[in-house]
Amino acid sequence: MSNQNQAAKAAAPRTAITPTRAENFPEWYQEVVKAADMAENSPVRGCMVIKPYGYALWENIQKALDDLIKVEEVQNAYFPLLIPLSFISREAEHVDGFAKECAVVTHHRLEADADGKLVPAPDAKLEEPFVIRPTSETIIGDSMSKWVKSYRDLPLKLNQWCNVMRWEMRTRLFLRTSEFLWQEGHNAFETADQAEADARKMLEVYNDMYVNHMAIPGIMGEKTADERFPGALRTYTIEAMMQDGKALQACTSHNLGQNFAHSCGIKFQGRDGNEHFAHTTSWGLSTRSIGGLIMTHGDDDGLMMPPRLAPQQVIILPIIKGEDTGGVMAFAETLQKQLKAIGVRVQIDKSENRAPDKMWAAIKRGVPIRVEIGEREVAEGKLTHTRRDLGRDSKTTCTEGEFLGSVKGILDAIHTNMFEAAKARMLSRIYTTNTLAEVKAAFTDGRDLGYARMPVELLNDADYQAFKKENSLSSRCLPFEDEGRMVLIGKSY
RNA sequence: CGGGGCGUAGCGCAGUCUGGUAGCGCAACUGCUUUGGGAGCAGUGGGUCGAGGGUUCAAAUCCUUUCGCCCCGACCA
Repeated sequence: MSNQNQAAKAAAPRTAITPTRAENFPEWYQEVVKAADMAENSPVRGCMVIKPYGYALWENIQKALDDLIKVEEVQNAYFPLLIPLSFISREAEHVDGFAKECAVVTHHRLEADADGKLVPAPDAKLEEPFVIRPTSETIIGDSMSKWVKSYRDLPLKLNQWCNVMRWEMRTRLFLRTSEFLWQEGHNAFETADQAEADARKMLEVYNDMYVNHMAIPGIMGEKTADERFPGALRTYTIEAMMQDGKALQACTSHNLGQNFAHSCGIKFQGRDGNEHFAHTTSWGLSTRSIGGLIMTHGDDDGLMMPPRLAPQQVIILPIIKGEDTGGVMAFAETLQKQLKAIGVRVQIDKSENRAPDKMWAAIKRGVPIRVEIGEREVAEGKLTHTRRDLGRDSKTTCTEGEFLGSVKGILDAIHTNMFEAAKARMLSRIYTTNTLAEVKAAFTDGRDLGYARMPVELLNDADYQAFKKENSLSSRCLPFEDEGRMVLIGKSY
C-alpha cells in the first residue's frame, strides 16, 4: 500500500457497515441486521426468518422478561392461534382497530382442481371463519369468563409467549413484520383501582427490562386518545428514541376497564353477593424490541449487544501462526471453562479465518468483549481484551487471573456506558416548547430531529394539526413526569 | 394502497437508450506465501439476465402482462 493510500485510510477509516448511519439510516439498519446475521426475509411476504444469532438474543430477552413477569405472580399459559371471527367482533372498537389487518382462515382442506393445482376445497368451507390472532384479548377473555366465578378467583394473571399476525402494508425486519413474536399478558381484577395500578405496574416492569437489560432509555407516559389501543380505557407506553431521532413505541400496557369483561362475559360474584364485571389489563413486548436495540446501540461498524442479553458476552480469538505449537487453543479452552464457571457466556472462534476476519465478524455481531490470545501471551499467562463499545483504544493486556477477576465488572461497565450514552443522546434531542411557533422551529430549523415537548392544549389547535400532518408527526405520549400538562410529539416507526 | 426506484453468478453492479457469443468487483474453491486492526500472487468453478406472452434471422436489450424487493407517504406494535 502506498503512503498516499495509507494517509487516505487514516483520514476516513473504513467502516464495517456501508452506508453509515449519517448517510442513510434505513439502509444502514438493514445492513446491520444482515452483517450481524440476525434475520432475513423469507419467501413469505412480510414474514421474516430469525436466524440463530437473532433468535438467541430473543431467547435471552424472553428469559429476562419472563423472570420479571413471574415476580408479579403472573402464570404462563397458551391459547389458540385461531380465533373465531365472532370473538373478534365482540368488542366494537376492537373490531374497528384490527379488522383491516386480519388474516382469515376460511377452509379446512385442500384438493386438486381440474388443472391438478391444489386449491381450498369448495365443500370444505368453514361455517365460521377463523382469524389468525392479531392479539388474544377475546379468546383469553372467553377462558377467563369460565374460570372466574367469585372474587376469590381474582386477581387472575395470565401471560403467553406466542406469535401473532397483523397484515402489514410495509414491513421491515424486526420493526414491522406481518408475523411477529411477543408476550401478551392478560390480567383480571376485582376493582378499577387494581386494574389501573396493574397497568402502571407492568409498565414499570417493562421499564426495568429496558433499562437494566436492554440498556435502552425511554420516556414512560400515557397515550393520547387517538393513539390508544382499540377498546382500552388508557394505554401506557415507553417511547424510546432511535439514533435518527424517530420514536419507537417500545411496549404497551393497557387498562381495558370493563370493556372486554362486558364483551367476553368475565363476571363474578362479589363480596357484596352481587354480580360484577371484572376489570382487565393487557400488556405486550415484541420482537420489535430487537429493532429498537439495533437502532439504539448500533454504530457504523455494526451491532452492539447489551452485555446482559448478548448471546456471547466474550469471544475468544485464538491467534495462531501456522501450527498451534504454543498451546494457544489449549489456553483458550481453559479460559473458556473458567469463564463459564463464573457464569459468563463465552465462545471460542475456532474457524480457520485470519485474525482480522475473526475480529471484524465479532465486531459486526456486537460481542461486548473480544479476547485475543497469541503464542507470546500464552507463554506469559496473559491475554489481550477489547471492549466493543469503546473500540480499539480500550485494548488492554493483563494476566488471565486479572481478567477473570474483572470481566464481570467490565460487562457491567459496558452496560452502564451504553445506557448512559443512549440516554444522553435522547435527552439532548427533546426540545421543550411553549408555543406553536417554537414547535415549528424545533422541527424545521435544522436542529437534530427528535421530540418536541409541548403543552397539551396545542393538540387541538387547527394550525398544529395541519403542521403535524405535513411533517408526519404523531403524539408519542403524555410523559408521567409532566402530569398530563405536556405531550411529546415526533416522527415514529 | 398512492408516488418514486430496482430485479443480470452467493453479494454489489456494468451492459438496456442504439438488438448481434454473458461481463466486472468482492465472496467461494485450489496452491504457495502471509497471519496481534479488513493480506499478496497464480489458477478454478459458478448465470435458462425475476416470471409469462409478443416482435425479430437474432432479445438482458424493443412491446405487453405479471410477480417480488427497496425508499417516501397513508395505516399500524
